[in-house]
Amino acid sequence: MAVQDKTATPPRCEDCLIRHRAVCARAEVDELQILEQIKYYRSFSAGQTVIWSGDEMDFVASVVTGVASLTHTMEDGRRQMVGLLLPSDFIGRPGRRRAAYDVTAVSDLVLCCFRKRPFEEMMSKTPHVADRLLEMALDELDAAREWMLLLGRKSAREKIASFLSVLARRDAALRASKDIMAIEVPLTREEMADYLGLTLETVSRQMSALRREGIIVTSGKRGVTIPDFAALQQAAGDDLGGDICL
Amino acid sequence: MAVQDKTATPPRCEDCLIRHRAVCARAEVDELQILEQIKYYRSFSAGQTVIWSGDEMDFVASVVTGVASLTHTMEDGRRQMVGLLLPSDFIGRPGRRRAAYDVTAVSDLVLCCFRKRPFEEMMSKTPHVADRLLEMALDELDAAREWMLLLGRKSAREKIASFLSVLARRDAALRASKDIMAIEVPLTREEMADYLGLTLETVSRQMSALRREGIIVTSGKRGVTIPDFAALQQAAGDDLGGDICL
DNA sequence: CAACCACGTTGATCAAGATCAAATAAAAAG
DNA sequence: CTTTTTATTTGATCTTGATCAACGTGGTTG
Repeated sequence: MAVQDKTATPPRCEDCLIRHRAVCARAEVDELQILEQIKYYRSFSAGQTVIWSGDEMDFVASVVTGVASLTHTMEDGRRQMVGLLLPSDFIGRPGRRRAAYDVTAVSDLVLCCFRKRPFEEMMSKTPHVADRLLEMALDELDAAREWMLLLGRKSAREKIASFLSVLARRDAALRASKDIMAIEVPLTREEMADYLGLTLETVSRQMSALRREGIIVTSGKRGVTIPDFAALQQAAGDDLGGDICL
Repeated sequence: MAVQDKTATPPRCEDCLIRHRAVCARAEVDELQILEQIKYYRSFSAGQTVIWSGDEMDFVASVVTGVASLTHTMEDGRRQMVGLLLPSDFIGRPGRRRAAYDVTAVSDLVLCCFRKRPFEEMMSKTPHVADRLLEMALDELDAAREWMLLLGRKSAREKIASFLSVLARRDAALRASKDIMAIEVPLTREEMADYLGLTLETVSRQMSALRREGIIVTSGKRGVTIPDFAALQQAAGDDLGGDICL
């Protein structure tokens, strides 16, 4: 199955789905023209590695569709996912030559890539991309720090509930219909374990426990319905809903 | 003892100790003049809270001397430190009104504060502060992600060894004399526990264990000497020395 | 269809670290 | 110099989640 790194035809930036949330969100017409010139799409199928930690990276990219993960791996095989990249999220760091993490396509994935050199030049000449990138970096930093609380202090049950809660809130933010909360978890049990600092068995057990208690309803391997969001929040251990206080 | 939030006289930016590493590192003469006008110093004694999570924040700041912590606290009292701020590190987020974490003076602390409004205006008009802030935010993000690996996957022993290793390397980077590695840990056992996602008892036990094995030598409560840095690295579980791969 | 495979669930046992409790040690206060 | 307070160490026990192992389930492939 796994199709090798095929190239798709990118749409015009104007028509792009992530135009108003990605790193290009505040780009003016002239900036957008430059981006248009240096961009190219790359597609990956689920499971493919986009880049290995330590590899030279001659591009930066935005996730257009699909989900990617950033993962740290220790020599003895222990893995910790340090980021889950959704559409509009940014990959790469201007000013850095080598990747600091493994980047993997968790689902089928389409990236909008920019050659690094011209992208950096543009950043130094016009402000809007850099501005947006700063904002996104600070958001990521907040997310990373929320995750530090989860990894350092929450129980397995709270970790699972927090994870589902984050997914559900992100989902609800996109689609205005918030009557029924039903999500598709984009990760396998093992990937959830890597994200939450658990083993896959513990993830499975806690999912079962939440199901038994009626806090979630599962359908198939990936489907999760949340009948009472407040109850899930409760189980997650954060009364504010895990939101960053703005 | 705890002196209330006294104000000290700031030196000229030119003479500032953190001039070349802080958010103002790349500021030109004209930018530095603006900063000079809107800056003021605030001092805190060890243990004082600089700002509570959720509080309105009308300033941003750089740490000039001393150590501050960023901490998440859950309603039931569980705490996770999500950042340790050393001289030149930045506090606050442009574009945000309220603090997202508790900021506490871990040692006696001097901050160089900038009123937020003029600071933000400056950022939108001249590029150098924003550029530097982006760079610093991306560095912080890397540090947060390295900490996620520590919190999610490392054993108590590895956590302690990693922490000491990070402190020692930072210290060695400043003072060129790298013959003998001796550091002063700026945190109590409880603060270390909050940083590492452990209990203070476990921190104490693992410190004792590393001492018994000769990997560290302690002097007083805070002093730690590292006779064989490679052995500490080994105990930390990262062969590369925990460095972010650039 | 049968065999296989990837993914998920569940059970039994074990170990790392948390918790509860006490004893030291060192610093601050009187 | 003694008392008080706070930080730290150490011990005994318990709990959570890891580990090892078996079994289920759905989908794909020959």
